[in-house]
Amino acid sequence: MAGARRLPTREELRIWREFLESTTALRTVLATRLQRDTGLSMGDYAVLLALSEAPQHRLRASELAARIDWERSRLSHHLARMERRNLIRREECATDSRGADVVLTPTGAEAFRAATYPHLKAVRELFVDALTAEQLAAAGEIAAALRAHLPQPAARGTSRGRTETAT
Amino acid sequence: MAGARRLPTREELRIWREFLESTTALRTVLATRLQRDTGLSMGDYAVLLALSEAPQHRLRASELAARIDWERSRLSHHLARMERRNLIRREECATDSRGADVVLTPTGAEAFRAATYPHLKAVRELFVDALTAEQLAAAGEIAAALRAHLPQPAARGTSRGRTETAT
DNA sequence: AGCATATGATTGACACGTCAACTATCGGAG
DNA sequence: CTCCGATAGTTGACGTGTCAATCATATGCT
Repeated sequence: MAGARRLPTREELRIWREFLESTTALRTVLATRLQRDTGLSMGDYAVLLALSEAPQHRLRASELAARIDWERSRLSHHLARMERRNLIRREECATDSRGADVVLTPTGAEAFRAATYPHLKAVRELFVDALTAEQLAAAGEIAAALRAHLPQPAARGTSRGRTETAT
Repeated sequence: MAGARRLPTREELRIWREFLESTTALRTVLATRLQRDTGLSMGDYAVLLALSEAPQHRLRASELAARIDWERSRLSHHLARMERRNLIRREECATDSRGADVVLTPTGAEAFRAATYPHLKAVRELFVDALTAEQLAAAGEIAAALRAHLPQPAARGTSRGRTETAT
């Protein structure tokens, strides 16, 4: 196996740094703009998007965590902050008394609705419009390749690879 | 100008999400691994790298902030934490009494030295090795295009570009 | 020299993330 | 039914980031 050794070459490292810095900067600009234009953070947006798409605007906390790929603890902290701002509400789950249902409030729904357009517009301006059609396609393939190459996050319960957000 | 309107198409949005998620996940894995293997965060690594490359292992705080592209306040907080851990030291600047020189300590130098190999190895495994040669080159071009398309962060000192900061 | 303003850096408040510890319920083996 | 391990979720501690305010020194203008 030619698997072990070898470090990145100078050029590979240059590309890595450029990649790291650009994606970081892009993310930061997008987050700042979202915050400024809508008062929401990227985290808020992710949560509100998932809830908006859910039937009844309601999801079990774990299910929500799985959909946006967050640790439960992170979600718990974030929901506490969002609940204070009245964007979501937590209710006891009918079928499992350990569980919590997360419910979108009217305030939250409206905040998300109002954020959609400016956010997507920013995505177009800062990401889509920055790239040629070929580059955009390549970006998709690169992202998929990177993700596929990541170590498995160790499956839960049933030891399958990634059960993905199931059902 | 066909400049204004239009939101991303479904496909553009799909690519954006894939891109965002993959780069986020990659960054997280890399950070976790660095922390686990060397006890350093990505921020620590960036600071130590910059200081290691500086003459005398010493930089003015502002200069350091500029090199790693951090806000001064962020740097100040981070340096406070690193100073507690004895990775760096702050000294008064000889030529400007407002200023601070940041100096690499022997502990910091050694920590960085020890972190280099594992970190670069992880970069190769998780980034370089995930991509074909063509994809790697494309990633570099995409990163450059994204960066070039970002709004200028308002020039400092010599007034080029946008003077922003009012009056 | 005298003063307005810019600059270098720090601080405090608060949002965000991770980790490990904890509580409580669920569900299956006996 | 009882007990035990897995599962759902929360919490506390602490590192990390941003913003706005603050402080002191430096500088340019008159």
